[in-house]
Amino acid sequence: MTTTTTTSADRPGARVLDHPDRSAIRLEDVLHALADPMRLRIVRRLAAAQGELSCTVIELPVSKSTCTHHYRVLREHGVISQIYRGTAKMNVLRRADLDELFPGLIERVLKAAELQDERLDA
Amino acid sequence: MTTTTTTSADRPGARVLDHPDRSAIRLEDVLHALADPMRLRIVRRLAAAQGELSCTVIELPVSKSTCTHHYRVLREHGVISQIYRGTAKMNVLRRADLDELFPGLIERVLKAAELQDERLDA
DNA sequence: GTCAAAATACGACGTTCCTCGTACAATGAT
DNA sequence: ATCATTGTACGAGGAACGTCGTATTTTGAC
Repeated sequence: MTTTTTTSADRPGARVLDHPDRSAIRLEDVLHALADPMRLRIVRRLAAAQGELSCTVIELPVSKSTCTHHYRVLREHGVISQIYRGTAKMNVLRRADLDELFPGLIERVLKAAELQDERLDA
Repeated sequence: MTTTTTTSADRPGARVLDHPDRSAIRLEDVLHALADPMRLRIVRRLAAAQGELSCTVIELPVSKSTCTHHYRVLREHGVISQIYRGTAKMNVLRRADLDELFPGLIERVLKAAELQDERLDA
């Protein structure tokens, strides 16, 4: 197998993840990213944490592969940024970028989600 | 044919359209509805009009059937309300309901769309 | 009654989406 | 080295989505 070869090869910049530039973030994509219940949940947790959170600490009722998928959608659409920290992968909401592009949007979405929670299960 | 029969049959309440109650409107559905370029365009036009607009006056680069589809999605997800006015169908943004459920959300989305337009094609 | 305008219904097509399981890779600790 | 932890890759299945064209319905005007 090429197993060990691959492992040592990517030492210098090891495991880099692609993030869209701020200028490449599109409103439709952000809305789409936020429109999924699992992803909205992730974003809410990240917003509440006001910092980085690993994938594992955000518990979701879906499989590991599905989690990976949702985090990737969020990252590729510019909603979060991800970096590897040891064996874990940390996630951060791209709050500054989003606020600059779409002032107040994230804040309103988060508030709306809260209000809906109160309205429905409270 | 049963043509004439059908026609005369529905005179009293003729052609009623189903709209979700305000309490049935879900954030995820609204975000999903707004995430499509055609639908976002419709919503922006309706917001700018501050009143009702027929389907025809909002020009979209898609077929008639596709238009019908998008208007239906917006209506079924609680974003717009529709009524028949003669041979036309009028559309109105459900601004009051949306503002009550999700304060400031629509406003921020509209503003975000504007800013993005300036940023991209200006 | 006929006609044109506006919109729907229906079926279809290809794409994207959300989900999963299994196998694999990368890292840090032992 | 071995191992446990964490996340990825790679299909794959099934549902939902966006689009279309054609036939049809509804309505108002002639």
